[in-house]
Amino acid sequence: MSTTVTDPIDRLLDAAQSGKSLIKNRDVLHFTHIPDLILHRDPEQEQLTQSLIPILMNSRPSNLLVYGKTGTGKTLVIQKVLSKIQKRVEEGSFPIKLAYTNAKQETTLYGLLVSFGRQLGLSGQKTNDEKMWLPSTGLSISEVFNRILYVISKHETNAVFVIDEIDYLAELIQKTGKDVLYQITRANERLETGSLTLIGVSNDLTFKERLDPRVISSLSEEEVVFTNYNLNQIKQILNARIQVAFSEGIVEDAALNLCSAMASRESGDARRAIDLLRVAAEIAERTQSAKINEEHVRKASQKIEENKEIVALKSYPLHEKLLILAVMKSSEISTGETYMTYKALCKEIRQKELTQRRVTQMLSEIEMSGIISGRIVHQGTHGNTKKFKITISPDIIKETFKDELALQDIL
DNA sequence: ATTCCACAGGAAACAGTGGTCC
DNA sequence: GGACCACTGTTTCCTGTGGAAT
Repeated sequence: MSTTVTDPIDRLLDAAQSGKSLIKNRDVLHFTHIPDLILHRDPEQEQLTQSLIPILMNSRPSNLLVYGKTGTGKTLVIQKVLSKIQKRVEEGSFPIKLAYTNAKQETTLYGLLVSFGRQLGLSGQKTNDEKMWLPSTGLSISEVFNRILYVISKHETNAVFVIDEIDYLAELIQKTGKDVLYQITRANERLETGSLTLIGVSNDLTFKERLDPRVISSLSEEEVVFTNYNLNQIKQILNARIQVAFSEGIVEDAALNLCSAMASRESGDARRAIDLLRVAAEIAERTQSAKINEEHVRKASQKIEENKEIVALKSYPLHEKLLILAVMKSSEISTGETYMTYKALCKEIRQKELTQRRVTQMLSEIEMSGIISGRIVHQGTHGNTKKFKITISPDIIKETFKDELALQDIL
């Protein structure tokens, strides 16, 4: 007896299992995979290779800065170039070690150095050689740095530190006054064997202004700038991925054009274009469509936005969530009023309220994420205040917060 | 011209946590 | 076991802002 499968989940599972899925190769639909599919970056690859060639000759290459907005392929190109160089270096003789970290994700100087140390082989557990041990906390920054130099020297490594979003590190340094970048750029003076090269990657062309002039001089020995992709280039990049990811004729021209247009409008971001295409393909697949059309792309764009909002909302601590709920209660609400409402909400759920200073700070942070918007209003004798309003649908907020136990009484 | 209000937001201090070092 | 380190989240204190009211 044959049964007709009507359940959409079963349909999707069956299609995937029988190999009839719309998407042939999912990996290609993630920007950070497949560095060979990075197009239009030959001059930058050449420039980067040129600066790093001294490694092959066993001498210290220049430190360098790489600029370019999100989705211009900076990181992929660095990975590609370094892995090619790595292959050329005879194994074991004088190895290259690439250590990558993102300064935005590593929110502390200590964390950033530990991340490098671990990639170079420093252990998280106690070892016989005490200097090869790098605990995740407890040491002074300078001791962590000493141990990193020790491991480089001991293994005679050519270490290449890639610091993505290095502008965040510059901020940290400014805040703490501990100039790790200066130490890194001058490390070679302390190393008798092995070397340390720094590649700083940044989206912000002006971040250098915040650095110590001594660091600028050694860090800007070479600079590589990745320009934004234009509409045509994005189209070609998408096309290259489409050919690998789908069977022929699956993506309609109009959909491709819209994807490229949307991404190039947002500062030539190829990552965004590929994300858009992936989500559109998933939507098309879910709706049992045989092709990917403009409508799928539009829906994908909307979905990506909504997902961003939900992730941001979920990540907030309780008091930020209370503030969002306080702002949500009126169409436009001043800082003072928000604080009063927030205090009332705290009382309702029996939480100790924070000070107004802290609340102002939190409101600015939430505003930065785009979930609320604020405008300064000058009220003369009644002083200046900031009026906040919510920028996303209250339904999304309620839906996202409904699982939070502490908030259930006030929703 | 001066005063006033309701904040914004910088700086410094503090409490607490989780670790190492000697 | 006490000194020390890094870090986060917070409080306290303070100065600056700008248009209406006086």
